[in-house]
Amino acid sequence: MKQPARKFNRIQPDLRREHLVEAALRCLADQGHAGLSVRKIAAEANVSVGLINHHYDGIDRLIAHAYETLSQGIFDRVTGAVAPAVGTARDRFSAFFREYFSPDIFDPKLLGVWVVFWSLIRHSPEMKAVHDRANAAFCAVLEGYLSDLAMERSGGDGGPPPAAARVAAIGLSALLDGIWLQWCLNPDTFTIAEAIAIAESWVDGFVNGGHGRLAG
Amino acid sequence: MKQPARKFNRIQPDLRREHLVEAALRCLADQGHAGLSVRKIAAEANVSVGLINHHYDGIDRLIAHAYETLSQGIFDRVTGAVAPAVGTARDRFSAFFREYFSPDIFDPKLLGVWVVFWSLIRHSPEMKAVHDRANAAFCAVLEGYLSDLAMERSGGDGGPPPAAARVAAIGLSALLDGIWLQWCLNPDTFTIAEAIAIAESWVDGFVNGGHGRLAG
DNA sequence: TTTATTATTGAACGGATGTACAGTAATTGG
DNA sequence: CCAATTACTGTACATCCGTTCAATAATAAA
Repeated sequence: MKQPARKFNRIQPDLRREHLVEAALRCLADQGHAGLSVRKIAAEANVSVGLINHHYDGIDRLIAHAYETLSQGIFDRVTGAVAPAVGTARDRFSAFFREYFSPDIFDPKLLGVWVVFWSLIRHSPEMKAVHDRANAAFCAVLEGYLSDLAMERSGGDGGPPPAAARVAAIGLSALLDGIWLQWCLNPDTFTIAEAIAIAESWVDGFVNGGHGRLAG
Repeated sequence: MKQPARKFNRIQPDLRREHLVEAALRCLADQGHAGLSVRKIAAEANVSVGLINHHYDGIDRLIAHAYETLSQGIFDRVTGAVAPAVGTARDRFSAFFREYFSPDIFDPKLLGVWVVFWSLIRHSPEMKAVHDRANAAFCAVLEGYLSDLAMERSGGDGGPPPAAARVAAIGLSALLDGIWLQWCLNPDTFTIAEAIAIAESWVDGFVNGGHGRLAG
């Protein structure tokens, strides 16, 4: 027979915060906005209600921390799959898409978490700050990929002006977000293969100079 | 001096429901998820708390009705701006974009409402049904526009196969959603003019056959 | 005018929420 | 080994939530 679990399970604050963040993400994934509750998160993490207010100034702070953590994790994962100097710039896009359109990302539960975060941005400066940072970083990466692609194609002699790469990156970012959103809201309307085709096709259009209008 | 407002203000059920929907949308626009409350909506509509449960089986039904109403309104407005047989098919896209990228649509408050709706889809079959219907209708319209465009360009002799139009419509729909989402979450990263350029550029790419990969 | 119907009110109820706080125990430093 | 620190528990409190329901009043029907 096992002895009763210890009531006071003391661990390092950093580790505890990590556990709380994971519990919060699980609650949001399972229950959406209804999972955004001190009591539910505490139960999920097997701790008492009061502990959250000991480690965070309030539940809003915990949620912001969870947003930051998840956001960073996805960024690292997706960009980490693209080796910087291997293959052509065009190949790097395919590698990027292969990671982006994976079951871990294209998961209705993940979007469920994200949508709750989005709903909090407009009324929480803290959440907005996390979003702005993550979004800027993501667009910057895409802009780098696109610049490489333009350079590679033109051989360095007068590729598209830098302004085009910035707007193009915003366009691609929006396209990827939109595909992710629509597929997760209803996975039955199109397949992942079709989603990849849409993204690859957009890059083809960029390579073929079809986006010249963006230079203006 | 004005006499005190009558306590019992009786109106037709249809009109009352309309008022309740409008009040609900105002609450969501102003307070996000926090505005999703019987008491706040009732106060906004200047009625008692109990009235909502008299006209709807529960607040979820009211929200679903609000989703349906807003969704239909936007659809009518955006598609209504495109006269069917005037100008070229390419011109029709520009007319469509002019309406879509208008301040009434590109309004952070409107996205704030929408994001709450999205967050409810996964746990409410009713909300999901509204979304699926609206989304299918929107994609069908875009597919029609794209078919016209392909027809116009090829003169009717062997334009892109129908399958391409379907996937292309999904891609354009995702692009428009993504631009809307990103701009509303942070209107400072790019301008509406740039947003229009991105959309127009996508259509240019479609016209120039840059999306051949989508034929599957 | 009388009756039936129903839109509307507002109080009541049980339950869930976030935060505050006094008490408890595990760790750390001397 | 003792003291100080702090991670942790669990109750208490005030507030909000959605729904129910008897009472009320405005309209429609007869």
